Amino acid sequence: MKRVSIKDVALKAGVSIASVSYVLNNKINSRIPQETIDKVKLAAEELNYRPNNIAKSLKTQRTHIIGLVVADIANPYFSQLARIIEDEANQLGYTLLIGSSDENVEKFEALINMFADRQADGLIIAPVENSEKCLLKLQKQKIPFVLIDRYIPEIEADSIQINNHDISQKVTEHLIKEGFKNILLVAYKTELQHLLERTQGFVNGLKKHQLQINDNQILLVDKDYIDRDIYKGLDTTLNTSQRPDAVFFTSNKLAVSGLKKLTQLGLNIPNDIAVAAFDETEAYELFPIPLTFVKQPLLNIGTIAVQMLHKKINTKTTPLQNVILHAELHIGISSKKRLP
Amino acid sequence: MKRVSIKDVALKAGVSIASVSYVLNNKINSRIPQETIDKVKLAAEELNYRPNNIAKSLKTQRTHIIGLVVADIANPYFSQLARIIEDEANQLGYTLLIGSSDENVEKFEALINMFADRQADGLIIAPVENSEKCLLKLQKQKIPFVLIDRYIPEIEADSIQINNHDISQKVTEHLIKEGFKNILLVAYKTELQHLLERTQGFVNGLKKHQLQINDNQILLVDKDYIDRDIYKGLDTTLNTSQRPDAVFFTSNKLAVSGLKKLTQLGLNIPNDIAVAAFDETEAYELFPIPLTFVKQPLLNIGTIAVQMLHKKINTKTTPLQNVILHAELHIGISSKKRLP
DNA sequence: TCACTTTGCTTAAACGTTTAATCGAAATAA
DNA sequence: TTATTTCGATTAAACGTTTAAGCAAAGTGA
Repeated sequence: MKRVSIKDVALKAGVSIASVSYVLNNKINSRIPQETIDKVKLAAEELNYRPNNIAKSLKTQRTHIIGLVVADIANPYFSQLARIIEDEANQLGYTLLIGSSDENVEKFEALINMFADRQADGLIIAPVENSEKCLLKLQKQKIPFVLIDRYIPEIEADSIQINNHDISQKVTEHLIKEGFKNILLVAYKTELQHLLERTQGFVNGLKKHQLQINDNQILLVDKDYIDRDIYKGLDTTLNTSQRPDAVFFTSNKLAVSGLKKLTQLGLNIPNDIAVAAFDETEAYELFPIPLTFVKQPLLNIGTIAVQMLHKKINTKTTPLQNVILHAELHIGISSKKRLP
Repeated sequence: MKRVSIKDVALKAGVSIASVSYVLNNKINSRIPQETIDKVKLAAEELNYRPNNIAKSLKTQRTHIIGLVVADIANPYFSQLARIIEDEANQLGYTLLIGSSDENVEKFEALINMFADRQADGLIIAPVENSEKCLLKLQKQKIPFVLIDRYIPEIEADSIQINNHDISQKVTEHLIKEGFKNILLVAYKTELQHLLERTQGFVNGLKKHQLQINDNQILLVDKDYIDRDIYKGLDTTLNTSQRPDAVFFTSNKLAVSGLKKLTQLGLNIPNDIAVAAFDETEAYELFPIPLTFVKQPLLNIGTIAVQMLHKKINTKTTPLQNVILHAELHIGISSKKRLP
C-alpha cells in the first residue's frame, strides 16, 4: 500500500500535479477558479492525502525544524525551558529537535553538525566552553541561531541573556543587608561568561559594602564532581576560623547538592547558616523552609528565543539583537538573619 | 555559496556521481579499485562534502529519526527518560524528536501526525487516555512504535512496562508490616491502566492482610488541579476519625504536592504520618528525611525501548514483545514506625 | 475584424540522492 | 582467433515536490 502522492490527487481530480500543488499551497494568483479548487480539495480529502515533507524540503530548502542544544535535557532548568520552546516552536509551525551536549565541546560540535546535516532552519543554542570555532563555522554556513543562557564574548551573535551580574550583586547585597558578614559563594570552575558574571556580581556586592574578600570565600566546583567538591569544600570551609554565616549557590545543581550536605551536617537554615540559590526547581519546594532564590524569566527566554529565530529565518538581514532579561530575587526564609 | 553536492565531488574526482555514491556509502561490490575510492574520498574531503539527508531520505524512505511522545518533557520522570533515550538513539544513528502531549488526546494525535508526516522511522510513545484509535491508525500506517510507561489493553503493540501492581502491593505491605493501620492512597482520577494497577496493588495489599478498605482511603486527584485536590483532600481526611497514619503517593508530582502540604501542616514525617512515594526525583533529595520510594529502572526502560524499536524498524516481522521490568522499593526513614 | 490581454491550466526542469541496468574494455577460456 | 566473463564505471530513472515558463482559449478594445 503506497503513500498517496500529489500525483494520485491530480489523477483523481482530473487536473495536473501543478494545479494540485498550487491549490494545496494556496499559491493562487487568482488564476484558479473555485470549481477547480473544490475538485482538488475534495480529491485530496477523499484520498486522505498528506504532503511529503521530505520532498517538499528538498525542493524548498526549508525543513521547519528548529534544533535546540542544551547542556542536559534531564536538568530541570533546561527541560522547563525546552518545554516552553517546544510550545512556541509548534505555535509557529516548527518541529523541535533536542540535543544534550553535556558541556562537552566534542558532543556539542557533533550535535551542531547533526542539526546542520538535517538542515534545521535554525538553532537555539546554549553554547559550551571553547565552542567559538564551532559557532563561527555555523555563521559561515549561514545557519541562523540564537544563543540562550550563556553567550560568547568573542562571537557576534544574537543572544538572550539575563542580568547575571546585577542579580548576583543584588543577592549578595541582600545577604549583607540582612547582616551576614562572611558569605561563601559556591560557583563552577569555568570560563563561561555568564557564570563569571555571577561571581563578579558577588565580588562587586561585597566591595560596594567595603567587605573584604578572602581567598576561601569562593568555592569552585568541578561540574563533573559536584557532590564530591561541595561536600569536601563545605566540610573544610565550615571548620575554618572564618566560618561563613551564609552561602550563595550560583546554580540549581550546586544548590541541591549543597543543601543536601548542609542538612546532613545537621545545620539549621538560616539560624546556623543562611542560604540563597540561583534558579528555580521543584526540589526547592520540598526543602523544609522557603528558600531565597533567583527566578529566571524562563517563559520570556523561551518564547523570545523562538520568535527571534523565526524572524532571522524569514528575513535574511535582521540587525543583531542582544536581549537582556531580568531575573527576580525571591526572598524566602533561608536568608533571614536570626534575631539576636 | 551553494552547498556542495555529490555532483561537485564527482566532477572534482573525475568520476560519475554514481561512483561517488557507491564509494561514500561503502556499497562496493568489490568492483571499485582502491585508487578510485581514494580519489573520491579525497575530493569529498577537500570539498568538505556533507551528504544531503533530505535527498537521501526521499530516495531511501528512511529518515533515521525517532519520535518520542511524552506527557510533558518538563516532568523530571520524562526528561530523565528522554535523556537516556536520546543517548541510546544517537548511539544507533538516530536523531530524536520529542513532543509533549499534556495527557491530551488532541495534542497527542497532532504529535503523532506530525511525526508521521515527518516520516519518522519509528516512535516511542507514552500513550494517553482514549488514544486507541490513534494507535490503531498508526499500526495501519505500518509505522513501528513501542509503548512505554503506560500501555493500552485494547491495543496489541510492543510495550515496556514495570510491575506496577506488584511493586505497589509491596509498598503497601511494607507499610503494613511497619505497623501502619490506616494507609491513605493518593492516586490520579484516570483510566490509564498502569495507574489503575498501582491502585489495585494497594487494594490487594490491604486485602492480603485482612485490612478493610473504607471509601475515603483513596484520594483521587484531577491531574489538572493537583495542588487544589491534594490540599483539600488531605485537609479533610486528616480531620476524620479514621485519620490516616501513612500516605502512599502513586506518582512523583502527587508526592511533591502532598509532601509540601504535609510540611505546611506542620506534620512530622514519619512520626505524625508516614510517607511512601512513587518515582524518583531530585526533589526528594531535599526533603529533610530520606524518603521511601519506588525507583523505576529508567535506564533499562529507555535503552530497551530504543533497541526494540530499532529491531522493529529493520526487520519487518518481529514477534510482539511485552517487556515487564521490575521497579525497586527504596526504603528510607519516611515510612518507619515511630517507636512507641 | 484584428491585436492584445487575461484566464486557466499544463509542461518540464530542478532539488540531491540511490540503484538497477547497461556498456566498453580488458582478461580469460575455448 | 573468437566467445565469454570479469572489471570498472556510467546512464538514467526514480523519490515527491515546487515553480518558472508556456500555451490555448476566451475576453477585451479599437
